[in-house]
Amino acid sequence: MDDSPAPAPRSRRERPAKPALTRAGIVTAAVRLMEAEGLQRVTMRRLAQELDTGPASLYVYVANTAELHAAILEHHLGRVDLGAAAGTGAAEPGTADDPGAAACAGAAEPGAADDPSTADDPGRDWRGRLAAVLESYTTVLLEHPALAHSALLARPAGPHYLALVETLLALLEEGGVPAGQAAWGVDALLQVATATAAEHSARTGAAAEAEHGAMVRALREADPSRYPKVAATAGDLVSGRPTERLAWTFRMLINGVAATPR
Amino acid sequence: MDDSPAPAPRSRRERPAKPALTRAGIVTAAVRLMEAEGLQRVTMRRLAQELDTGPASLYVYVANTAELHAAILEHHLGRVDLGAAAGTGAAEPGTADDPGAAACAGAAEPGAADDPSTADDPGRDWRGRLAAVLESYTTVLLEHPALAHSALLARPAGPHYLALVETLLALLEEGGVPAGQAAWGVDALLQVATATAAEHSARTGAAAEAEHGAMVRALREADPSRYPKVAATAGDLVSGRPTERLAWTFRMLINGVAATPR
DNA sequence: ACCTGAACACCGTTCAAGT
DNA sequence: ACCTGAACACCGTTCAAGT
Repeated sequence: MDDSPAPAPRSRRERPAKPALTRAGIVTAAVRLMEAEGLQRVTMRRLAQELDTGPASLYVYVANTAELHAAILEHHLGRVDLGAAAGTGAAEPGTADDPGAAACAGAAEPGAADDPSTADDPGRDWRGRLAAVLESYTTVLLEHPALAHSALLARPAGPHYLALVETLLALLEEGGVPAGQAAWGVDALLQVATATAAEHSARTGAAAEAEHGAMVRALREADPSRYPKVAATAGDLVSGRPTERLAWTFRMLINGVAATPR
Repeated sequence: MDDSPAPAPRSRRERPAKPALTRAGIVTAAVRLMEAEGLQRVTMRRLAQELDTGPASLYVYVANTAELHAAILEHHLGRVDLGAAAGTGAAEPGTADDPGAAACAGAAEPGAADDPSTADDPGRDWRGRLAAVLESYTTVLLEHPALAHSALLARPAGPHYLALVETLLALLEEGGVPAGQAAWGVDALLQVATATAAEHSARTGAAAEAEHGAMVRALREADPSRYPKVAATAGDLVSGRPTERLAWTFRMLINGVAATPR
């Protein structure tokens, strides 16, 4: 055992010395690979190639592809702005990695004060702060919609996920929502946020754009004699900027959770 | 053109005479294949094999795999019980294809009348009937959770989908919900129902069972000093029979939609 | 005892070449 | 003009065999 020759007697190689395989190292490499080439390229084979080994070796540390993707998601969950729960935070100015990210969530043009949840003072009431956390979560997922897609299937259970749930529960408690419905409500809130982001994973590429256009047309041109209400409402069904719709949806969910006893 | 020799001069073959390839024929074969082997087997290659041709031939009629899956979903949407919207319907006794299906949605044991949305008289108020339609939709998707998964990415735009949207809009209008929020609400209602069913697509197989167990354990055993509310609420977070949780979620959404103006 | 090469059994999609 | 064989460029996962 201890008389084996040094862990790896290689010294001349192009790669900066292959590090020992560990679960953490695999996940780090996976995160980096995703950042570089997208989740669709984070396959067991491609990742193994990146780590200078064969795919079979990864199965010693990762059970399957779904678990690998869940680990990547848990990593990204660390970027959710939980500070928004206290009315501070907003964008943690220290991280200049991705300056566009935070702006994407709630930043309507100033003056559009018809939306209290993302208005000038987001820290005012618990509802606004709850919406802000959910918007941050959605923003993180929207940077990698394919990841949101996996999140619907294999929910993470790591510390970042627990911290997010903890924060949401605290805000609902602050709002006086009974614990029973708060617990079920957190599930629904995260599900809608996740599903919304996941829906965007297919909305990339020209083909998807065309398909989406076809759906909008199907609604707008619905036969008014067979689908009168669809025809009458078509404008509303597809109306609104995505951030507006999402803000309304979060407000709607919060209202529902607060008002629906078990 | 019309002097070409009969469309297909083959006569001796094992197969009952290969029918001409059409989009409708392809979708029908896809539905049948899915019923027999599951959506994961409905690939362009496997389907082509079933139709006694090469995969390239399918691309004449179907743009890609996503569109094929959307077509299968639209087909199944024909089984959603829209009669529940009028307080009739419940299970269309003529179709004996899948007797367990209808029972799965709302059928708690009789006597559990604490849930008005699935109680003895589901046709009483518009909320109950709206929940009944959503439960029927969810039931259809739960028969093929993988299909629900595709539905999140490529929403169908066929007549069955339009009829479903039409029914939901009509019920919200009956409930006096303003058209604007009804339109956005229908989106959210279908999204939650779809996502709920989709979540079950990974919940099959022993590995997924173990993974789910790991998440439940992570919640129950969450460090009370770092995640006090998670630890205190863990029981509620994972409690409840799925149908109970879903019924509550639909009630919650309906309350939210009705109470949240745009 | 630990790790992995090589294989098994597949994929989606394209396009040059055939009928 | 229409259709498709064959190829391109990949997959996840397993397990016998090596070190």
